[in-house]
Amino acid sequence: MKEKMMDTIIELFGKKGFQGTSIQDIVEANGVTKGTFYYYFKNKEDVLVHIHQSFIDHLLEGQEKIITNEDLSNCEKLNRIVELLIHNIRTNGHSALVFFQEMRHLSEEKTAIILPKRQQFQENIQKVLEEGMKAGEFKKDLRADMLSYAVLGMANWSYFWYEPDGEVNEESLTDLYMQMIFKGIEEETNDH
Amino acid sequence: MKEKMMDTIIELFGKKGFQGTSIQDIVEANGVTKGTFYYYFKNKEDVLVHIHQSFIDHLLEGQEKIITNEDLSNCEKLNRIVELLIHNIRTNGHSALVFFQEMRHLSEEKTAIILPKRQQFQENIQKVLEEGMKAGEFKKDLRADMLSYAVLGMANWSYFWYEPDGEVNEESLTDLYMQMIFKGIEEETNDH
Amino acid sequence: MKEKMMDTIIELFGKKGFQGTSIQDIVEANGVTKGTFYYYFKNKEDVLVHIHQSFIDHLLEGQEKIITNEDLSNCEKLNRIVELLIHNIRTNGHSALVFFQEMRHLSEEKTAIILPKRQQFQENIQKVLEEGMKAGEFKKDLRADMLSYAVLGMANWSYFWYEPDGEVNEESLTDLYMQMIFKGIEEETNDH
Amino acid sequence: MKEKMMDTIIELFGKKGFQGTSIQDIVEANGVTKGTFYYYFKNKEDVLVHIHQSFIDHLLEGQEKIITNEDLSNCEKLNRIVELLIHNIRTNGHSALVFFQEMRHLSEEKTAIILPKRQQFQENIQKVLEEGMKAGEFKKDLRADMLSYAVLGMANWSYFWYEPDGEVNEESLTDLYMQMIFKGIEEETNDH
DNA sequence: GATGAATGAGACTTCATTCAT
DNA sequence: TATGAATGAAGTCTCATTCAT
Repeated sequence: MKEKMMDTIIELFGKKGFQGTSIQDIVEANGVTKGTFYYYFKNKEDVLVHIHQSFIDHLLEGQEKIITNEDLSNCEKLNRIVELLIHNIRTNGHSALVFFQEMRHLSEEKTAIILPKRQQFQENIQKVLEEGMKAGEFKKDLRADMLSYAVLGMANWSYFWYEPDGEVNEESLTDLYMQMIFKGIEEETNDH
Repeated sequence: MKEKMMDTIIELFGKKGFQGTSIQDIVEANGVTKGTFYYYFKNKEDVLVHIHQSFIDHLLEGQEKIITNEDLSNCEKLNRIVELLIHNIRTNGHSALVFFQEMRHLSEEKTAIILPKRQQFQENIQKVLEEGMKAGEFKKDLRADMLSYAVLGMANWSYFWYEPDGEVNEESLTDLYMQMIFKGIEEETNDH
Repeated sequence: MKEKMMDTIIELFGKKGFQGTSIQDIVEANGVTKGTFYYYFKNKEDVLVHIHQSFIDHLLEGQEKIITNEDLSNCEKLNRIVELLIHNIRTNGHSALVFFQEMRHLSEEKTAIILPKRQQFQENIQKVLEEGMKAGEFKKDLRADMLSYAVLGMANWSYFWYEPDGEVNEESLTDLYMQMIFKGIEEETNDH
Repeated sequence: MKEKMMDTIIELFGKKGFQGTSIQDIVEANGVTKGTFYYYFKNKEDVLVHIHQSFIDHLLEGQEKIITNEDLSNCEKLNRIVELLIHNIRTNGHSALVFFQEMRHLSEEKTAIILPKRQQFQENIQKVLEEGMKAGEFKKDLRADMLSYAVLGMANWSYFWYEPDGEVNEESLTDLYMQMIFKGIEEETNDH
C-alpha cells in the first residue's frame, strides 16, 4: 500500500510540484481517505524525504560500483557515470524532477542529510577527473571542479527535454555527450 | 513603485518559490498593504509572467545581436551565447531561478507565449551549430539538436552552484566551458 | 491491565486535560495499540465517567463514615471532612484536577449521575453546620449553605497550589484552616 | 467588531471551554466567516491571552487602589479585596471561568507573562495579612501564606455555584465570608 | 486478549482576492 | 494612489472510532 502510494505521489509531485500537490490530490489519486495518508506518512515532507533519499542513494550506490571497479579507465568511469545519470533520469523521470526541483521544501534538518550526499556525487565525478588527469588520460591543468559541474549540468538538464520514447535512445545520447566531452566539437585542423 | 515591488518579489520568488511566496509575504517585504499589490498587479501570476517575459526577452535580444553579427565566426557566436547565459545567471540569479523552476505555474495561456521563446533560444543555438558544421568550423555529423541541449544544460546548471564572488569569474568560467566544448578533455595522442 | 491503564490516563487527563489528551497519547503512554484501548473502554468519556465515579464515591464513603459516627461533635465532624478533602487532593491530585475541571465533558446522561453526588457532599457539610448550630457548637444565624461553599472552596482550592512535599503537611494545613474557620483571624479584644 | 467578537468568544469559552470551542463555533456565533476571525486575531490562543490579560490586569488594578489607600485598616483592605473578587466573578462570570480553568492552554511564553501576575495578586493578600498581624489587627503567628490561599479559594470557588440573581447579593456574601474569616463560626463561650 | 489498517469528520489556519472608501 | 475590512475556499493535519483478523 505504502509503495503504491509512493509511486502515485512521485508522479503527482513530478507533474504538479510539491507545493502544488495537495493531500486531497494524493488521496483522490489513490482512492483512499486522508486518514490513510497520515496513517502511512508523518506528513507531506516525509514523502519528499523518502523520494530524495531513495533517488540519491540509488545514484550513489551505482556510482560506487563504477568508481571502485579497478578494471575501468577513468575515461570509461566517467562514461558510465553519465550513462547512469541519464538512464536514471529516463527511468525515474518524475523522481528526477522532484529531486532537482523540490529540494527547497526539505526542512533544514532533512537538508542536512540529503545535501552532503548530493555533494558526494559531484565530488566523486571530480575525483575521477583528477585521477584521469594524473593518469594522463585527460589533459593536464583542467579545472576538475568546474568540469564536474559541467558534466552534471549537461546530463541532468536532460530531464527538462529528454523524451525517452524519442528517436535517440539513452546509449546514443550518452555516446553523443561523451564524444563532445572527450573530443570536443571543433573540426580538427592538421596544423599541429 | 511597481519596479521596486518587482525587485522584491523576484527575490522572494527566488528564495521561497512562487507558491511558497504569499501575497502577505510580498506586501510585508514592501511595507505596503494588500490593496496596494492589487492596485499594481492583476494577480500573483501576473508578476510571474512579467518575470518570465523580461528574462527571456532580454536573453533573446542579446542572442539576436550575436547571431546577426556577420563579423563573427560560429565558433565565436557560440562562445558569446554561453557567456551571455552565464552572465545573466550571475547578474539576475533570482530571476534565473524563477525562470528555470517556476514555469510550471504559468497558465496555459501564458505558457503559450513564453514557451515558444524558450524554444527559439535553443533553436538559435542549434542553428549556430549547424552553420558552423556547414562552414567547416565544427565536425561534420554532429547532432546539433542534442548538443544545443548539452550547451544549455551546462550553462544553465550554473545557477545551482555558481558563486559570483568565488575565485572563478564569469569570463574564466566561459573559457573553461568553451575549451571543453571545442577541444574536449581527452589528452591528444599523436597517432592521427 | 485496565487498572494500569486507568492510572496512566488519570495522569494524562490531569496534566493535559480531557480534550487535550488523545487516544494516541493514551496508547503510547501505555505501550499498547488503539485496539487495546477500545477493548477495555467503550470510549474516551467512559474513562472520564470512571474517574468521576470513583473519586466522588470514595469521598462520599469517607464522609458517610464521619457523619454517622455519633461519638463525634459537629465541630470534629467538620474538621474531619476538611481533612478528608485535603488528604484526597494530596493523594489523588490528578484525579482531583480531573474531577474539578473536566465535569463539563460528561454527557448529560452521565452528569445526571455524578452531579447529585457532588451536591450530596456539599449538603452533608451544610447539615453538619446546621446540626452544630442547633447543638450550640456554632454561632446561631449562620448561613449554613453559603458557609458550606466557603469550606469547600477553601479546601478544594488547594489542588491549585498545594505541594504535598512542601514544608506544611496535610494535618497542619487542616489545623490552620480549621483554626480560621472556628476562631477567625481577628485579634480578640477583651471588651466583651 | 473585535470587541464584539471578544465578548461572544468569552461566553463560548466559558460555556464550552477553550478546546471545546471551535473556530467554527466562534464565527457562527458572530455571523462572520473564518477569514474574519483570523483578520482580527492571530490564532485561538491569542484570544485566550487577551482574556487572561484583561481579567488579571483589571483585578490587579483594583487591588492596587485598595492596598495603597492609607486610610484603610488591613481589616478593611482584606474585606475590599474579597469584595472585589466576588464582584468580578459575578459581573464577568465567563471571564472568571476561563481565567481559572483554561490557564493550561496558554503557551509557555504567555504563561510566563500571566502567571507572575496571578502570584502578585496572592502575594498582595499575604502582605495585607502580614501588615495586619504587625498592626495588631490580626492574631499573631498566623500563616499568612496559607491563609491567603484560603481566602482566595473561598472567594474564587464562588464561580462554581454563585448565582448572581439568587437571594444573596454580593455584599451580603462578602459580609458572610468576612464574618467567618474574622470572627470564626464557633460559639464563643465565656470561659476566657 | 490484542492488533493495526482504514476511515471520515472536523480541527486550525493560510490564502488569493475583492471592494467600498 | 492606497487602504484595510471581509471573504470563502482550500490547505495540512488530528481525532475518535470501527472492524476484520
